Amino acid sequence: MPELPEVESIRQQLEPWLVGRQIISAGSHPSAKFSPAVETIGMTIESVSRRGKYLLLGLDDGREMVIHLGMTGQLFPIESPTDPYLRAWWGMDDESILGFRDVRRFGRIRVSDANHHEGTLAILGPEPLSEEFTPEHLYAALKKSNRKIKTQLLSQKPVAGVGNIYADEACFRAGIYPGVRKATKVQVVRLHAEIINVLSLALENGGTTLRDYVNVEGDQGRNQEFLLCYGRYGEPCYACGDILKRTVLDGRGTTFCGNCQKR
DNA sequence: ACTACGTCCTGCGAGC
DNA sequence: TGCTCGCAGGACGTAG
Repeated sequence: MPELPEVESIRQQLEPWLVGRQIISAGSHPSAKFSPAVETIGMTIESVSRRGKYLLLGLDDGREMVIHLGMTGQLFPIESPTDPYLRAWWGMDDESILGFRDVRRFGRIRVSDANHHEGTLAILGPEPLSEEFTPEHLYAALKKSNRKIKTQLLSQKPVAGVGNIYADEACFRAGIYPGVRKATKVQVVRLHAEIINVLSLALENGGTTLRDYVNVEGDQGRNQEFLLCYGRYGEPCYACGDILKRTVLDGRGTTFCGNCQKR
């Protein structure tokens, strides 16, 4: 599932290709999740940026195309729009074609006025790798809600871009049971640092590929080799040797160490 | 206002 | 071998 490191890796590769390109044709899957793709025909792409897990293509009419990759979304150049899992495509003025492939169709595309977003994008927390994301901010944000701490991270409100993989990784490394509803200031300081650590590491490693993730070049990430917790249930904890456990929190599979992450 | 849960999707792997 | 069934989960809609 593409989270911040994966989306940022894609953004970095899309930027030099797409900035300055004019979209001269486009097509989409009939679902309303993808059909806004065609609203960009005729527009020139002025920027390729990112907020959390959202890719933002700035258009020359003041609007932005917002792309969320969902679970299985992929963006890469294609020769022709023939792939059965292709959900949208854009033909550029240099005859290149950008394809959006998404097997499970959890992704979505919107076109809206820049700086006038809706849904989760409108209430997104700070970028975790910016100066705005401080321990004090995280502590204050988490204190506002009584939901489980992992559920809060996945809500994108305390901080943007953290999904299931990096939420499990950060909680494990911070020694916090992801189902707790209240964390001490000391715990939140550790959690803040580990969120930054796991995302930075994943970014350096070109993202995590468990199944579907590939970047624009078609390459898989390498960060799966560095995961300490996510998906390792049944295997021994690297810190204490106990067997990692699996549970479900608010519908999300969660791996944790019952010894290192006390409730 | 807040929290919890169902829904969307499809491929894959386990089990019979 | 071939089938069924449960699982994976980000964001959003709905219910309480």
